[in-house]
Amino acid sequence: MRSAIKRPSEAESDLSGFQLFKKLTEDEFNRLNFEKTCSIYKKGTIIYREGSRLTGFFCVTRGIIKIYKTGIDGKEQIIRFAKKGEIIAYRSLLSQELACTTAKVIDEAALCHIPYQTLLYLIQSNWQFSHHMLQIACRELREANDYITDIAQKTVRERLAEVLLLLKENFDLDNQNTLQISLTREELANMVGTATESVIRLLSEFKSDKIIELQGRKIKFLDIASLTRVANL
Amino acid sequence: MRSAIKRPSEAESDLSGFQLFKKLTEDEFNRLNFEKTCSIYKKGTIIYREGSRLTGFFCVTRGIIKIYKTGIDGKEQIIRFAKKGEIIAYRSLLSQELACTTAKVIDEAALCHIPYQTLLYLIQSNWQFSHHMLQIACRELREANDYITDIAQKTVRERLAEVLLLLKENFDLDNQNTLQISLTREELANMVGTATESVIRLLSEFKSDKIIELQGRKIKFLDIASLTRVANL
DNA sequence: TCGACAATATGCTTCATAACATCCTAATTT
DNA sequence: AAATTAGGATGTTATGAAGCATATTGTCGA
Repeated sequence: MRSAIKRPSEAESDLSGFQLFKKLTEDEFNRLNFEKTCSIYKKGTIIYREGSRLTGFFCVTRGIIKIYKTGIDGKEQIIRFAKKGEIIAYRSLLSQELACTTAKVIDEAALCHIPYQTLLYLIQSNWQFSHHMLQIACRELREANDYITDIAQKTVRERLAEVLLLLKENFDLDNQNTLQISLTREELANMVGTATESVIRLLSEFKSDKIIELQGRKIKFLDIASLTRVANL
Repeated sequence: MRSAIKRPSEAESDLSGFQLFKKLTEDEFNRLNFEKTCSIYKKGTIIYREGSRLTGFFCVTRGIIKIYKTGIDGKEQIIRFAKKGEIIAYRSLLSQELACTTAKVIDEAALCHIPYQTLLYLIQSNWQFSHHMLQIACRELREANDYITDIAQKTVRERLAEVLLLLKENFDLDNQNTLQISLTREELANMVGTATESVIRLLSEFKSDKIIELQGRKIKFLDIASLTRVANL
């Protein structure tokens, strides 16, 4: 299930950049470092699977993780992507439920595993940590609510445009305005909640409308303003 | 914006039944009681509005509150209903954002307002309170994720069946299996994310399939098994 | 380098559901 | 009781998007 291939670098094991841990005392931070386990996971690796019991949460120090749920007849619904500086698996851990999502590496990643006991210790010993954790959960909750409204009320076209803009916000562009995350059409469809063919068609339309440019999986933004208009934002 | 009409009863001001406050010390609980403000809100009252700044969160001790977001051209998307024992408005408060939903009374309600300062005090002074709060947020987050998957992948028919089952779970039935919450067809549509006409049609179908019985807004369950099958659960 | 498989692209058909237009019914007001 | 209004019901039509078939391109391993 997990497959570490090589040792993570110093930087990839360093959690001091995480906002979440900023308010820890030296002792608390040392204990965190002592009890964490960092590993490299190659593309395609499943970090945890829907229905499994989790032993801790993970901090992403490199790479991209796809978090998704499996719906009707195996069709996956992408909930979010996690990148450097974000945490995953904390939801199921805190609510003491089995994992309700699967996490899969889509860009070789470095993760630090923090055991449940350590999490509980931090919650007990440092209220600012709990407070920060609450803020993370509540922000994610807002995003989820926004998404529900969008998906329930917008057309596939609007949602796809919005998803592209969202990706642009979260995974910045190179100097040529090209998106630095490589997703298949199917993955885009699984974010938008539509069929792969529909995504392909709409992307072609956006392309002939000069809103984007396509080269394989690379998506280059030509006209953000139009895209925003299409997204109905 | 707020309109208290009469004084709440003893029972309606009592927060000792809330799981969330179970682990408070006597002092903490006393301070909570001292700083809370309980009122009665009549049907139709807006508790808080999308975009407003909140001064605290609310505990529901009686009645039903509809939490919804306003989407494209004013169409409302119902996020959830809150009833006795639940809390509302805590999300925006904790993440320090403006309210992203509106809360409206649909069954005369009694609410206790807990100021932000009190919330912060409890988070700082009692880690078990924070922990419990985290669990509430994380559970709601799972529900939101489940809902996203459903709405993205299921048909309107399946979603409506599922919503009916969900209502059955959350608002128990009378001795004749009739749902004890009265919603308009439009409100059902706003939960499911569809048009009012579609809900009307599908409810009629369920009725002629002997799955439910309808009398105005009263919905009586005849065949839960079939409904579950329709919902594709 | 070739074969094989996965991903992408595109046309055509089908179907679920939204949108529109009435009409009906029950509750509320005057 | 007449008048008004909100909610509910139903038929008709329009359309967005899914599903299927098929072609093309791209990618990886032997």
